Amino acid sequence: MLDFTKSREFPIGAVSEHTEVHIETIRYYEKIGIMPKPERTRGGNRVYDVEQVRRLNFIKRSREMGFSLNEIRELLELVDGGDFTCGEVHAIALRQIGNVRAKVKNLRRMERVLKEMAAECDRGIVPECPIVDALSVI
Amino acid sequence: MLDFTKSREFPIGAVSEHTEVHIETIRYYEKIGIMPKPERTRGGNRVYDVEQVRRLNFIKRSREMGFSLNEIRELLELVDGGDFTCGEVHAIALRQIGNVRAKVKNLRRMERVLKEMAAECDRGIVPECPIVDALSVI
DNA sequence: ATAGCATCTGTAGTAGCTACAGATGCAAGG
DNA sequence: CCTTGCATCTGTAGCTACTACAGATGCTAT
Repeated sequence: MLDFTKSREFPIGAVSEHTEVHIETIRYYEKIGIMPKPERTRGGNRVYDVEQVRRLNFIKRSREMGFSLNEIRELLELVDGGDFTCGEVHAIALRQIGNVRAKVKNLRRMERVLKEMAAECDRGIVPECPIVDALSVI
Repeated sequence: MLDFTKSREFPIGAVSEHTEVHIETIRYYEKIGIMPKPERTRGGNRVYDVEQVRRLNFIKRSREMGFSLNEIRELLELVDGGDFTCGEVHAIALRQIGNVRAKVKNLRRMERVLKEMAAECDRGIVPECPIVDALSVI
């Protein structure tokens, strides 16, 4: 992991390990403009500072919370602008909770249907299968 | 909807309406080989029969159950071969129930974290926000 | 015959990465 | 100083599962 007492600048590989975001993904985030263009060594290698690592963490955690990159872009624009209020962010979080709930509901329904189909199955060795039939009904 | 008493052959638009699968998607399924190449009119328009509509339904329902196209391809190969057993299909359904459960678990965790973050928020008008902070921690 | 919707092929775009190829950078050991 | 060898570079193509065109035909009803 990164040791901020020893250095304040890190190559992409160290940042990748620390944040558990692939190197290619970090470069991709830079390309689509949600990560800033970092400093470079004379040779052209990227060098990241603490603030940029923090930002990458924000992106990663937000992805883990199910936000799309566009949603994250909006969040970051709010934060970058500096004129955001906690209330605005709170509203976005609430909306996301709603999205997550909807997905859970849908998955639960899928689970129920799959279970019902599986329960009707006698697991025989014959090719007739209530699951296949259920899925084929016109 | 399709009236099977009046005709046994249907153009792509009617099939699309009946199954609620977009025309482009039907052609895409044909292209990737999970739908067979249908008959054509002399002019070149696709004509589907009842069996093909049934197959498309199978694909659509399976997608709704969260199967990937590759998983559906495997299911269809099993069914096409004719030598599948209900036990095999049952096992695949069980595996899918496991997948769905895992997703639900993950989403529930996301929901919990989002709620915890949101709860710590006082919705003030200041730019300091516990949500942003929580997501940024290195 | 013609109007006008349906369908055709083929290509390019979407999200969010991932996986190369082929060329350099850079740090440590001899 | 030089070499070895891993790290990094750019750029492009691939993945899933579609969706959205453009421009050309087919088909049907009047």
